[in-house]
Amino acid sequence: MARNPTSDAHDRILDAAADLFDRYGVHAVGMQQIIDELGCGKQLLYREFASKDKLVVAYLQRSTRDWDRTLEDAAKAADTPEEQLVEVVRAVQMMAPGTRGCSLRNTHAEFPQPDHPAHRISVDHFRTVREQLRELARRTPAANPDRLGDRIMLIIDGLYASGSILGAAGAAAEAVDFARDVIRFETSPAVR
Amino acid sequence: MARNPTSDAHDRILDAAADLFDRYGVHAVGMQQIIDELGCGKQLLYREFASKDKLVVAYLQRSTRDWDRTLEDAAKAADTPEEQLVEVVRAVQMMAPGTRGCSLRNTHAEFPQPDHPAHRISVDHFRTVREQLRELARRTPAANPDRLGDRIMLIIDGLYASGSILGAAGAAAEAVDFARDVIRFETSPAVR
DNA sequence: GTCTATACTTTGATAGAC
DNA sequence: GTCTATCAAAGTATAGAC
Repeated sequence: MARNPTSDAHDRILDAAADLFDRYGVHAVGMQQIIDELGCGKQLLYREFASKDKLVVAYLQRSTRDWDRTLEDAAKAADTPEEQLVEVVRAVQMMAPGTRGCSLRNTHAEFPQPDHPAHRISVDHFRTVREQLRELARRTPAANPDRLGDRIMLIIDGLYASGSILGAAGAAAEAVDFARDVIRFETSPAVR
Repeated sequence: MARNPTSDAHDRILDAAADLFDRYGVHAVGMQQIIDELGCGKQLLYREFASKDKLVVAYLQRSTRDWDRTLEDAAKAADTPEEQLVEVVRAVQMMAPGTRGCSLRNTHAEFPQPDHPAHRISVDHFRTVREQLRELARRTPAANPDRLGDRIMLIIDGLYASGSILGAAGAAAEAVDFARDVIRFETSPAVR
């Protein structure tokens, strides 16, 4: 199984870059730092990613794929759409605290220029997430599924924010219970 | 009332810097840009703020004061602690969409180093906010006031995040109603 | 004397050449 | 993988206007 060192260079670079970006932020990490971490040459990096912007874009695109994966896993982990929504929140609660939070949101904050590719990717991502959550909510018996989806999105956004700053002991600790209560409320006969 | 031009230089600089920081982010704004915006000299700026870090710190401290002001105004705008909590959410919902969101959170994302003064200020701020909201919630008849405070905090954090990225039409649009439902739920006899 | 304006130094980054 | 061109930004120093 002779692996081709060239073919996985792309992923190896992205792994190292993503790790550094997640830990220190995009601006704080230089291309040289990524090269040092990898022990590769500059030529290789710039052949795989022609510029730092391209690298950042690839990093964010991978983050969106990771999110989609999270969503799929949550869907598999439960049978009812209600429990699937809870699973999404649980997944975020598991990974958010102790980290720097959501890569897409942090990078969004680091690149405020609306025309910057990193900015656009994150905006597109959050529009998609909103639609995904509403779509999931539409499969529940909620009277107002769009509202339920939006409320879960607020919880998730707050969870990333609170969890990354205050850690696991912060306001995010009980987010899953919160989500469960919200779903119960929105699908209760009183509201319907 | 002969005003001393020197004495308000500090505030004028801070005004201009805060505006630029809010719009473009701290990293993206250079000291020269602030000087150009103000039409002042470098000497003056560096006499009032010995370094960019000092300026950023002053900017964040002012943001925390603005938040305290928001909280006080919300307290005055309603009689019951329940409605005061709603007013806090309403205040955030009024200002968050269309802006870049919360200065403290954005700057937190821009300075991931735990020992950076900007990082510490924002962490302290969010710890304080959490306590303030819990304190407010304790004056309601909620069975679990800390939980109510934390849930309101999640909504506010999510509101800043969602509102700044997706705008007023995003998931944040109905945050006030959400907060109201949560407060009603947490103070309802069924939960108590 | 206080502020503006500009020139300079240093640092650290991207990017490319070899 | 080292070396270098280029550029932008933080500070510093200094010269000059009111």
